[in-house]
Amino acid sequence: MKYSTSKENYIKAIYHLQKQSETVSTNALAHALQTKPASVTDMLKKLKEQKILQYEKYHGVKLTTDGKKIALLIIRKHRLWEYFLVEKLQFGWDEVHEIAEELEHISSKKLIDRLDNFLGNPKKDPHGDPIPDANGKMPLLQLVTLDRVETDRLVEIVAIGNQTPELMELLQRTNIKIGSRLEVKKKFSFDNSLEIKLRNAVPIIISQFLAKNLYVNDEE
Amino acid sequence: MKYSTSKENYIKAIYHLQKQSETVSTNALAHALQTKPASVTDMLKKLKEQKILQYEKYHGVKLTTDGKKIALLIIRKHRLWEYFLVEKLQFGWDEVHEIAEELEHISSKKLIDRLDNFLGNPKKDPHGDPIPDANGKMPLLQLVTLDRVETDRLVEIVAIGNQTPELMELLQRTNIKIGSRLEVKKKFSFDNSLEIKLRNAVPIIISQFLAKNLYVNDEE
DNA sequence: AAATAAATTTAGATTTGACTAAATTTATTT
DNA sequence: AAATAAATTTAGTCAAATCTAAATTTATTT
Repeated sequence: MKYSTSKENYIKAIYHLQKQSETVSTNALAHALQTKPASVTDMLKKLKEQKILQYEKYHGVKLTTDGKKIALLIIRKHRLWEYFLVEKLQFGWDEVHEIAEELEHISSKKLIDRLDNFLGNPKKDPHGDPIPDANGKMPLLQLVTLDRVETDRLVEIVAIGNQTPELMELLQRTNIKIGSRLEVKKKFSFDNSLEIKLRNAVPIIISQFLAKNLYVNDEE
Repeated sequence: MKYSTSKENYIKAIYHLQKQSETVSTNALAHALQTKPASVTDMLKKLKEQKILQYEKYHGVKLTTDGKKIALLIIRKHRLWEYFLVEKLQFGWDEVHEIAEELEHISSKKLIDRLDNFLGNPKKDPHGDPIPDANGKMPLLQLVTLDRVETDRLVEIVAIGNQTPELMELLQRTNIKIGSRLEVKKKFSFDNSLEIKLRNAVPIIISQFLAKNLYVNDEE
């Protein structure tokens, strides 16, 4: 089955919002899609017809199993194209999103599977996000503590070891949370502390002890 | 300026039809675009507004200079993507057209220029058609006589040397004309005759003398 | 040069996706 | 628990691109 670009964008947006909250509100969707709540309501009715999502008036939506599968295949396309743009066409990882937003709607499955192969079946896109396989399954990325990450690699905090209030206090102060994207800029051999830089923030220095409690997804 | 996929398809179709006849009829366009004449009339009015074409009711259309430029940039995208699909993703040259029909509408100019570079600035697509450069200029392909073409290369007859009635008679019989696409399947060293195969036809054998009078576009 | 045929355009609908404004439902206060 | 606020839906429009059927223009015959 083929879906319009607009429908695909709704499906993808719902998928991403469901990671925050089990069910997604009309308003949240309208905001994510840069459209109006009334338009969202209209579209949800159509997508419900097609059994892509469960929708009860006034009570938000969630994707069905079918819907999730569709979302994952769109995300697969998006991330493979991003990988292509960065690795083969020398784009910066911060300039590929918009182009991939267009490319992700190209329909040929054969194309995307061959692209995957051509790229060497990468497991992560340039932003560090996992790339679903041809069946829509997310690969399990290996967890690594931040102190073992190479410099200048973009990684995402996916877990925090040892949830003590003391650690939480420090995370609060440094503004590090699950989902934060950051790069290790420098490693100081004197005390093994690290200079890291979060998106839109000035670089900060953290101890090796803190870094050992921060898990990121990284390969090799 | 950006145009809808539908408008781009009209522009491209008009460009191709103009190679046959200076001005293009509503019916011919409707046929090429698999749509109805009434729909074509509607669209032509809109494209005229945008100064992409000259259109006089009941008297057909032709592209303006601007329109031709747009057409050439779409064709550039189409052919570069086809080249990518065949050379990098191992598609056959006969299965890439439809996918390229979608890819040609991706808007980023930077993307297409980098793709061009990545591919080594090819001058011809897998069907032997010339690829316009970033400014929309067609490269001048070198003319070569058919007897010098390597086997299994798809080439197009672009000129006929020596227009005698005798040659014409033979061309008629063998169904070779300007625009014909063919591949040289085998060269017989005994008399230097060639086995060639035109699209949708059984292979035939032609003399070296005939081959020397058929010019095709080929590189290297 | 009138009559017929073919091509083209107009008029009026339809579909998709979006919008505004008004109405309704749910959530939050007092 | 009534009153207010916030979220959501409904109703009625709109634009893009298409369609069918009818009207008009151009081309071709006789």
